Amino acid sequence: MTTDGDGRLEAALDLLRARGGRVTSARRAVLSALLEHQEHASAEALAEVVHASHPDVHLSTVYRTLDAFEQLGVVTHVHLGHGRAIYHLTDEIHHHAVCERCGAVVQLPLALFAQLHHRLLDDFGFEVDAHHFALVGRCARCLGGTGATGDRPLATADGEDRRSLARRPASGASP
Amino acid sequence: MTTDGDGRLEAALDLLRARGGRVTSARRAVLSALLEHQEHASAEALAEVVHASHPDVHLSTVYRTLDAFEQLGVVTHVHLGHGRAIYHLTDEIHHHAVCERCGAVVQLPLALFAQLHHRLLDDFGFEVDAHHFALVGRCARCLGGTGATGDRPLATADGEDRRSLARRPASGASP
DNA sequence: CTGGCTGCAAATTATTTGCATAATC
DNA sequence: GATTATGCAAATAATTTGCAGCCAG
Repeated sequence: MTTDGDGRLEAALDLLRARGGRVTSARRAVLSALLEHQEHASAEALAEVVHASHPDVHLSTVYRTLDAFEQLGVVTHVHLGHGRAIYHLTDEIHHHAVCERCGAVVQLPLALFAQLHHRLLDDFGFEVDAHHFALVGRCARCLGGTGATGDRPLATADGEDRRSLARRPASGASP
Repeated sequence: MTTDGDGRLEAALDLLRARGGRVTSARRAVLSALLEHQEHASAEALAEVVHASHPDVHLSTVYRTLDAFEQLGVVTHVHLGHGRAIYHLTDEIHHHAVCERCGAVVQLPLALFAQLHHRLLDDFGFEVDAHHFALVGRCARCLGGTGATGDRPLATADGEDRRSLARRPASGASP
């Protein structure tokens, strides 16, 4: 079977229309770019994809479109680092752990957070939507290679995120 | 006993000096402001405190100073929302949960995250420094009042963070 | 038609940086 | 007296917004 991307696209557009919004080629293109995009997509990255077929869709329109779909609950954005936000479809929610050394992004199933979720709710009355921000740390690879299951080629960041978390290594190190 | 703030201040300054840095009144003032500041302090908030006694310490100096101490491991910064970062001393590390409705910030002991920490390490080889980003959700108060321990006056945000997470309620609501 | 989109440019916000001068070690 | 810090202003970076025209419904 082909991906059900088309179905999801149409469903989102229908919802948009149902709420009084208008389906434009720009919006269709942005949503489509989001569906295609396997990696974590920043607004700018999406704009680039969109530009391939629709060169004059402005970046601000991409932001506005993402915002519109976010209002509809179709899209969510997450902060992986100090820089840009990344966007994905709401039905693909998961946690993110970003390696502060190499920038690799690891996707984590929500299930891992179940216990934390409960304890926060019970002990603090706080209900987390925990996916909004990424966790920061060191990935298996950067920890030294002897990590437990650390031989998979962990998801790599776009290469754009790489600098987000890395501050300058040391202050007065070089001669 | 009085707070050991003075001791901590001197210790940090000593470390700075030991690393070839210079102890200036600006740096002393910033660090001091950080020690005084009970609440979560943004660079701008710290600058304001500093300005009380040193009116011409520039905001950029505050940033540079915070950065310098961060290199020394004395200071850490955390992101509570979409906006500014907040700074605190490394020895006061804890997690933050921010209510996306009222902006309240709840401090959480690191212990809560122990299990998650282990599972991430075991299953994904990922070692979290999880405090870098806040968790987002709803505080007891905003959940409806019937929350478990939800009768304490949860820590309130500065009032500056309040807008950080709240996007516009709806798109086409107003005439 | 008509109000919701869009492109564009300009505004914001948070933070960083180049440079000449001032202060510390 | 040699560096390191500072103030200032100007540069970034990511995102937002005002406005006049365009387009879907």
